[in-house]
Amino acid sequence: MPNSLESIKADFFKALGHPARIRIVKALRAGELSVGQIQEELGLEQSVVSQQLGVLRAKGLIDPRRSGTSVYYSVADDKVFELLDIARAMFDQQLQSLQAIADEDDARQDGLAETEPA
Amino acid sequence: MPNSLESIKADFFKALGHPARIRIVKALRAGELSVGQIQEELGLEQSVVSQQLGVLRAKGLIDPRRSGTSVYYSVADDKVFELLDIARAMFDQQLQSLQAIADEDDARQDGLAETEPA
DNA sequence: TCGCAACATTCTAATACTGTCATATTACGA
DNA sequence: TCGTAATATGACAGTATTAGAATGTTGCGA
Repeated sequence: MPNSLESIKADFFKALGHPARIRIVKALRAGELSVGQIQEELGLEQSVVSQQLGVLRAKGLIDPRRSGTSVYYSVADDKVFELLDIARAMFDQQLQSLQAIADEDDARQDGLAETEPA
Repeated sequence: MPNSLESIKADFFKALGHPARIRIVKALRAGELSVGQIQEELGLEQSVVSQQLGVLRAKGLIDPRRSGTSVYYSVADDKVFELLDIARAMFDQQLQSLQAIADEDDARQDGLAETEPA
């Protein structure tokens, strides 16, 4: 029963299922950042940043690199950015669909007929 | 400050953050299915399937189509399959990395000297 | 209208996640 | 070695998710 694979995938997506973690990954798109830099850039508490980094790290989405007393994080696989991009595109399309429905309603109210390709 | 956009994205990923929901989406890849068909195919309780479908539906990932007493679900946007594919690819790559580390360890144990505690 | 089939919703107990606060670890320089 | 900066971890209360059981709702045929 490859139940485990779905669980792993689910954990993967769950790792991205938090606004702060999305923002962290987004910030890392420009390159690696130290914990302090992330904290400053996102305006979050130190423990919160460290905890969320811990979640992303545990799921293997980011890798730490120690340098002196600082720890620099970078995404382990650039594919994670594709995930964000696709999610964004899906969101946009969803908005468009809602807009289409609204327009359709408007058109109907205005007395027009039907016009609906893709 | 588009904090809300990250929240929406996070909700999006959170919707995929459960093994049962991953399996449902996966099953819908072949085409629309009724609740009963999903239930049978995944071997889950009726209320569980309905609940998880409710989550996916609330997040706009799937659309219902009523026909008689049955409700057929289909994914709202095929891009969701890309998400699954990318997650799969990331998982594979992660395995590969772990394998590489294991091999490296093996090589070191096989005699290639290095600093080692006792 | 009755009764059933197909889904949806509600309730509850267990579990998981979150932010806040406090404390611990690590690396470095004096 | 001591002190401090940079991170990590632990404990806690509040909230959210989950599965399972029970109950509601809807559509259709007799």
